[in-house]
Amino acid sequence: MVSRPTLKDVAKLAGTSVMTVSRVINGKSGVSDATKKKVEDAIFKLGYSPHMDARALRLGVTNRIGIVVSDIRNPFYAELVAFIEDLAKESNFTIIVSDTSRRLDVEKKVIRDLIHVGIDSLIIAPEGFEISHLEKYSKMVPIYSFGVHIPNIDIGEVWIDEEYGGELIGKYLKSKGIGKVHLIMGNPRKFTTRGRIEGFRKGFERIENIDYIKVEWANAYKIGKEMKPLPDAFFCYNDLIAAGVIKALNERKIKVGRDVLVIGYDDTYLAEVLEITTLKIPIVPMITTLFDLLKKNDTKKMKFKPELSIRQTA
Amino acid sequence: MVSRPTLKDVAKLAGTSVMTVSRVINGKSGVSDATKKKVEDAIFKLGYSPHMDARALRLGVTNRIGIVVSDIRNPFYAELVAFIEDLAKESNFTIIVSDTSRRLDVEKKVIRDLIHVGIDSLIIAPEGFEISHLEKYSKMVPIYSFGVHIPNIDIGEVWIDEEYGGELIGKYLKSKGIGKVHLIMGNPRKFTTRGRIEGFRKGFERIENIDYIKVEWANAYKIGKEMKPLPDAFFCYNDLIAAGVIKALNERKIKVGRDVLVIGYDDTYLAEVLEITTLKIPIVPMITTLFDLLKKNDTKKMKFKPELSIRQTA
DNA sequence: ATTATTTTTGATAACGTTAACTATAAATTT
DNA sequence: AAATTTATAGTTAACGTTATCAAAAATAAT
Repeated sequence: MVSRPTLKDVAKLAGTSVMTVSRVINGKSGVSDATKKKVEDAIFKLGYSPHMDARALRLGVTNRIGIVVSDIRNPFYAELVAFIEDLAKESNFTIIVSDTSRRLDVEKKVIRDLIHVGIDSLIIAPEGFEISHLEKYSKMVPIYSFGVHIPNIDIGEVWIDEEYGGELIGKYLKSKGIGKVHLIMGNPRKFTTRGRIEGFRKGFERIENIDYIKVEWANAYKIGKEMKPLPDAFFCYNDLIAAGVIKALNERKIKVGRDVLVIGYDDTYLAEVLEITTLKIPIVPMITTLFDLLKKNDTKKMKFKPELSIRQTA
Repeated sequence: MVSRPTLKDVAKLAGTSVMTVSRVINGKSGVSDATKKKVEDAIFKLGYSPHMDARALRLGVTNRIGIVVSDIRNPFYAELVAFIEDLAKESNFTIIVSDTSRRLDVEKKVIRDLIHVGIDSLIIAPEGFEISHLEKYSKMVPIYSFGVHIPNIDIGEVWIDEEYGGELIGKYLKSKGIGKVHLIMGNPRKFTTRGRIEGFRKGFERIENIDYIKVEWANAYKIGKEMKPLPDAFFCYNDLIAAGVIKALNERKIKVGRDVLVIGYDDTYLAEVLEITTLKIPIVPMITTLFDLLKKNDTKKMKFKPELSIRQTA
């Protein structure tokens, strides 16, 4: 392995002190054009780049951002991570992604680990039914929350009016004259789950039945496979869940979109491919906003509204 | 923000020198049980954890692994990243993921950036039609390649016998008495693309037509939507591409699996959900093996064989 | 009890960087 | 031309670790 050059090597080649090189690297004033040129040539010739760990140690700034999501296999989070990575690249941040497998205990652990590794800020899409650890950790590193509203705590966030989302869906199904709707939701303690259900109740004016499942498509598939009698419509926690139900219904030769309606949530590419009627989350403006908050060290809380994205399944 | 305790703080509280604390932290011998106890208590009380950047500076070891994939939105790579993350956690590595958007120039850039940030090793699923940069960078950091065979270069790797994969599919379609097959492939310069085509030619004994596209489902959708007359079967570069074609065919009321067959590649959850006949890549043993190579600093090259995963679409 | 050996502990320097200060040279003012 | 200001360059110390060496304390051997 080739070992990398240091400031010292550059300084020696340029015939200056390390401090002068440091100034050039960081674009500080107080260096004559002539020496600046010499230094730049030396930097180029040696292919020097600053040692980030040394800089982090000296400055107490890591230029790293931690990202915590519940399941990167879910296309919604894959999208989220990919987009944050783009923004991070532009601003010369390195991102460290951690997956919690939808487990609160893992969420706590990975945040702790990220803080130990060293990050300047943390972006998290929290499980969000217990948040005391977020309050605690926000005293050690600035936290930015995606998708979950955490009131009264000094955390910047972009969140979704889930109740409004549920209501949109409820109203839509009601307007179609649907009789029985079955809800397949995630963890009942989650704010998002509760918001969606509450909103749906408001929009549809009643609720027949709710299944709470571990958010994996196979679990939804099982429900769709076994349920008898079938409802007139399914309202699913997200597109992945909807996909599982749709698969099951297809296999049962039930015509989705006509005999039984299915509605998802998130509007991922899965919904496009499968023509799922779903709720569009404005993920791009949300992340852009969140990243701005992060860069400005701002703890504002911004609410976003989802909108219905009507396709074939409902 | 609360500032974190250092060795010095622990040492002062425990009434020892920093060196003694360091020894305890690192489980080195030469500390009596009594002082060890005192130090451990102090560590616990202060909630001390080592400053990784300082350690990295001192030891020249970062405990970070870079991961480079072409598109994390592709469920295959999401799976890959998620799995590597699990392994990394177990071995106390931090991973830094970079996405290249399937662009070779970006691939080069992100590798360079990762090396500058500082990593102990790099795992990459390379674009793989030009590899000179891999040879160059492998002199600066140990590189481990996933999915692409890079002969004669000292890089550990796990790769797929793509030719065998293509052949499996070709033979299978031939055995079904299929007449015309249309291939929808990725970049024609990629080793993987070429291997799959070559193998297919061998197995099917001829090739009618190949489209080379940018690997996004919408592009495949467009082909499926517009193509006339239709072939008897599609062989798609991956499951995402297959999904695009299937969507188009569905909209054209063409019965996939009966009127037209569709075969994918990778065996992601998409293939499960959509019941796509596809080629199963043994991703788990592959990554496990690659990670072992990495930990042992071994540059072996291991070949894996895919197998056909037959479902509804063919 | 003295010496030799081993075990435990501590002081120092270094990893690569930059803030703060100091020194020198150049430019400006008188 | 001397005094003053400004621009440029360099020296030192520190960020939090750990390897190396040295010292002190405990144990064993004579």
